[in-house]
Amino acid sequence: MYKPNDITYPLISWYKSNKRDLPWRYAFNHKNAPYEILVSEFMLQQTTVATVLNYYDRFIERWPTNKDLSNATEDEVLEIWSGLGYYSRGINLLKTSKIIFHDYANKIPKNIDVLKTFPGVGEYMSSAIASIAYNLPSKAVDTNIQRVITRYYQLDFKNLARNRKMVQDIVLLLTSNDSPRDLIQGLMDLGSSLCTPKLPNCEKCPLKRGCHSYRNSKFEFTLKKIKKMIPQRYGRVYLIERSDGSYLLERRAEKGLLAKTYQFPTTDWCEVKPPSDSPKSYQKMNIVGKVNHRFSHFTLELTVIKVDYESRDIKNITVPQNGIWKKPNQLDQLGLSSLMRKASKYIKV
DNA sequence: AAGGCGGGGCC
DNA sequence: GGCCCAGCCTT
Repeated sequence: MYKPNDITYPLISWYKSNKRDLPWRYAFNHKNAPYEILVSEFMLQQTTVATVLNYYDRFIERWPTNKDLSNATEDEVLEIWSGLGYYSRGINLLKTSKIIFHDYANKIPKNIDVLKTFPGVGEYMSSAIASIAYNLPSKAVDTNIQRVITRYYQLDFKNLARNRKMVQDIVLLLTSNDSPRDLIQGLMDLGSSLCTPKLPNCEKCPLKRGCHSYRNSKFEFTLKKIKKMIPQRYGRVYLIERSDGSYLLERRAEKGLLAKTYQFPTTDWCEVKPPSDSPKSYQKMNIVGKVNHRFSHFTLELTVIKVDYESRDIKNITVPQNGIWKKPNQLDQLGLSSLMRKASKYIKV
């Protein structure tokens, strides 16, 4: 039915001369490569390569091997992860590293079913590690590959789950024939550079000769998502300063949004706008600015309030029990979210 | 099957 | 503004 070689030869030929020069690709035969692939895959979940490049080198420099990472703490990992988002990925990467060190003799497993048992490693990542780190056949299908293959064979994509299974079958067939590592990464590079969601550059595509969509001049495949209303929420964040110039921070809850990251104390974030000026207690407080931030499922506006810890105003605020005090120049050593980094900008005011 | 879970870059 | 990105997990 499918003729894999129509894809394999032109794709790999194109890949060899057009592949992106990425730090986790420098030498796949290097002994430490599987660890570096593991780190890169965790970082790359729902995150662009350009963004990951700002974090990957610092991570590897801090923990060059899986053994090094397995000895790290969650706070240390969050410090490096700060700003990257989806912080549970960092927590899960650390957990996975410890499991590999203790239960798998510090070797990244090759078996896909074993890989999938690790926290934060799912259907895609387990296959991607097998193919990219160990050059094994797999059905590694990310959104890039799903789009490329769907367009190439002009597959039905009304049902995205079913479409994904079809693409997985094809990718398994492709990688079983030849060069799993180059094939997977070639398809991804093609999807990110030429076979893009909007305005694909078909004229430069090495696969245009066999591409059904190109032949039929149809490129409409995009992951259609039902657009839903994103609620707006409001709250206040308190920059509480002690007389020695340090500020109060606390750790967020173990689960949920921004879990385990550090923050300046805040109110709850509600869809009801806080009565901006009416309460007397609030009126006395020192409003130094506003922070706007967009999460995937709501937007947030925080009013930034500066408070002297020794003043009477502190009585109007719920002060966290196990907070920590940090000087402004120590904030970089803390796992702050981008939201809280925005709030911290008002410290200098 | 659907929604929570970050953040930045693009148009 | 909306869309997208080397997804995973819980319910």
